Formats: sequence, C-alpha cells, structure tokens
Amino acid sequence: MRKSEQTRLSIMQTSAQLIYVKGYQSTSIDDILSSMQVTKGAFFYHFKNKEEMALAFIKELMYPGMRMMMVEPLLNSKDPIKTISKQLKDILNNKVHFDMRYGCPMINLIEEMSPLSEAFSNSLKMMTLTWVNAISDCLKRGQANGQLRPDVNTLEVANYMVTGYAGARNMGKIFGIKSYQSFLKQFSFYMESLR
Amino acid sequence: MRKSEQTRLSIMQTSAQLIYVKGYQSTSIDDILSSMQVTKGAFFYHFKNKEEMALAFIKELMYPGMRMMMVEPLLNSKDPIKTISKQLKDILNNKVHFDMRYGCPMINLIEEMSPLSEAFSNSLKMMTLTWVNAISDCLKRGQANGQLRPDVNTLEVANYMVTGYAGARNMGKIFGIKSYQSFLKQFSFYMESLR
DNA sequence: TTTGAAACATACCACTTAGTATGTAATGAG
DNA sequence: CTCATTACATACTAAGTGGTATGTTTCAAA
Repeated sequence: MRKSEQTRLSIMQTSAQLIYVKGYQSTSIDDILSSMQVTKGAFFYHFKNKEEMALAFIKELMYPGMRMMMVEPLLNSKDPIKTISKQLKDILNNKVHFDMRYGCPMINLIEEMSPLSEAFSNSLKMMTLTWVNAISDCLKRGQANGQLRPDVNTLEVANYMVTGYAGARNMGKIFGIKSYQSFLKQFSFYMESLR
Repeated sequence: MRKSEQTRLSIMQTSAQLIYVKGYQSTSIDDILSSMQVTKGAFFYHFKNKEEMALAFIKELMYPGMRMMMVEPLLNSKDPIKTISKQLKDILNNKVHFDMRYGCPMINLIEEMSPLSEAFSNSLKMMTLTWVNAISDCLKRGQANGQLRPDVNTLEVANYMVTGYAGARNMGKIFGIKSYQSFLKQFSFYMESLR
C-alpha cells in the first residue's frame, strides 16, 4: 500500500509538469507515460480516465500548493496592504514554481478548461475563490485596524487583485519579465490609494 | 478569382469561430471542414497547413478587427481617461463579438499558443502592442492637454490596462459577468487617480 | 469553342489518441 | 507457506489526426 501510492503521486506530478507546459488537451497519456517509468496499465489502474486524473491532481496537489503559497502568507499580517503587495511580487518573481513562458498552472487551466468542462470549472472556481476570500479577509483585518479606508469593498478589491494577477501571467507570456515589473508598480499605486 | 476568395475567407471565419470556442490545438481540420460545405482539397489548396491558416486568419481577420474595435475609438478623444474607461467597459460588455464563457480570442491565443510557437507569439505580440501603443498615445494627448498628471508613465499605464483586460477575460470564464463589473469599478478608481 | 490552369473533391496513409482486454508479478493477511 | 487481492505490464483496438496523391470540375483567356 506504500509503493503504489508513490506511483499514483508520480503520475500526477509528471502530468502536472507536462500540462503546465503543453496544456491539458495536448498532453497525451502516452506523453505522460513515456516521460517516466510507468506503463498504461498502472495509469488506468489508479485513474478511471484522463479527466479524473487531472481533477485528482488539481484537488490533491494544486489546491494544497495554492493554499501554502497564496493563502498562508496572508494570515496574521500586521500591514495588509504591504503584505498583499509583497505577496503578489513574491509570486510573480518566484522562479522555482513558475516559469514566465508558461504562466501560472491555475490560470492556464481556467483559460483552457473552464469553458469545456463543468467539473474543471467548479474545481478551479473553488480554488480561486479560496484565494480571493483569503485576500478579502486579510484586507478586512486591516480595515478593523484602521489601516484601510472603511468604505473599501474588500471582496471587490480582492477580485481585482486576482484579476490583475491572471492578466499579468498572460501578458508575461509575450512580453516577459518587464510586464511583471510594470504591472506591479501600477498595482501598488492602486493599493496605496486604498489607505 | 472571386468565388475562391470567398472560400478562403469562409474557411478562416469558420476556423476562427471554432478556435475561439475550443482552442487552436483541439480544433481539428476535420472539425472545420465538417462544419461547413468545404472539403480537405479546398483547405490545402488555399493554405499550406493548419498553422499557416491560423496565422493568416490572425493577420487578415483578427488584426483588422482589433484595430477597428480597440484602436480607432481612441483616436481624436477629448477626455482620454473617460474614453479609455469607456472603451474597456464597451469591449467587456460587447455580446456580439464576445462570449463571456469563451473570453477574448486574442487573449486565448496568447495563453495557448505563445509558449508553443514563435510565429504565433510574434503575431500576437505585435497585435497586442498595437493596442497598448494606441492607449499610450491617447493618454499622452491627455497629458499634453493637462487632463493627466505629467509624471504618469503612459506606456506603463497602457500595459496595466491591457493586463487588467486579459485578467478580466480569464476571471470572467469562471465568475461570469459579476467579475467584469467588479473589475471595471476598481479599474476606474485607478484611472481617476491619474488625473 | 478549345484548353490549360485554377479550384476544388475523394480516397487514402502513417501516426497518434484514449481506452480496453488480458495477462503476470508483487504483497500482505491468515 | 498460501493464496487472493493489489498493482502493475503488454498488446491491442477503434476512432481521430494532419497531410498527400490523384483525381474531377470550373472558368477565363485565346
């Protein structure tokens, strides 16, 4: 019961990497299998089909990873505006988990899959909402502390931030790092105007 | 020489519609042909291959369409900030050329194809830059008229606006119309802060 | 009216695709 | 040890893929 779990995990990890680079629809099962030491029998033993595998990796790998990187840094912050601006900068400049050319795995999947599959759409929607709500809560705490104007609609600002992030990941694919820097600068102007 | 041009155009138009909905890579040539009264012989008579066809439709249909909808409204504006905010609203709410579920054809292609093909990337980059520059020029005229703070970096603001647009199209796919409205409201706050 | 190029139409091909059928090896409870 | 379940491995299939080869029709100039 131990090694098989590792096989299942490896399949999801390899898939995640390939889907990140090539997209879901043009990553074939054969692609996945030939880039690791696993056969088709193993794949269809662990997963009912390709879509179930992708949904599993979203739920079991992408979602927890997102919580760690996007949600946890927002808890217990002293200065929400600074925390949030800094988080956006940290994520966009994170070269370990992201490659500028390929953008953000979550945003990519929203772009590609949400119009094609209700199941994908729902998973991605919930994941995105988790981040949006975390940002909103963070801002609300700042509002309680008087660091943020009381008339600010925190949920709307949170949505605006995630929207900006998604756009930056898109523009980054053609314009490169410059577009990140440029975006971050203007976004921080916006954030400061909320004080 | 007349009817054949119509055939060529029809192929590109049908392709554009299918690619908009399903994406480039998962729209097959057979898909395109079976949704119109044209055969494979005609397709490969007019286009060398699938990619050349897509590049042709970007250049000959998408680009001119973009200029008409995104660039021309910005020429000869009296109040650039208002013009630009209004344009963004008009485009996002345009139900004739866009479907919320499928986002924006240009943004979709950037997302899907720019990491996979230099040729796509260059076409899309040039097209996007055309819009960015038009916005920047519009803002510059406002700056000359004193309607915009002189210290504002118009090119950076233009990039920021297009980035926001791209993000809004992405978020719209999962959150629907509400995310458009919410984004537009916050973006107009940002724009007003440039006066 | 002839004729040759342009504009298609049809049939086919090698390859890839998700998924299945059926085998065999590992493993852990009794 | 034993044996049934688990965890794979191998070989295959039917449908789809981009693209080609080879036709047949259309049409405009001579």
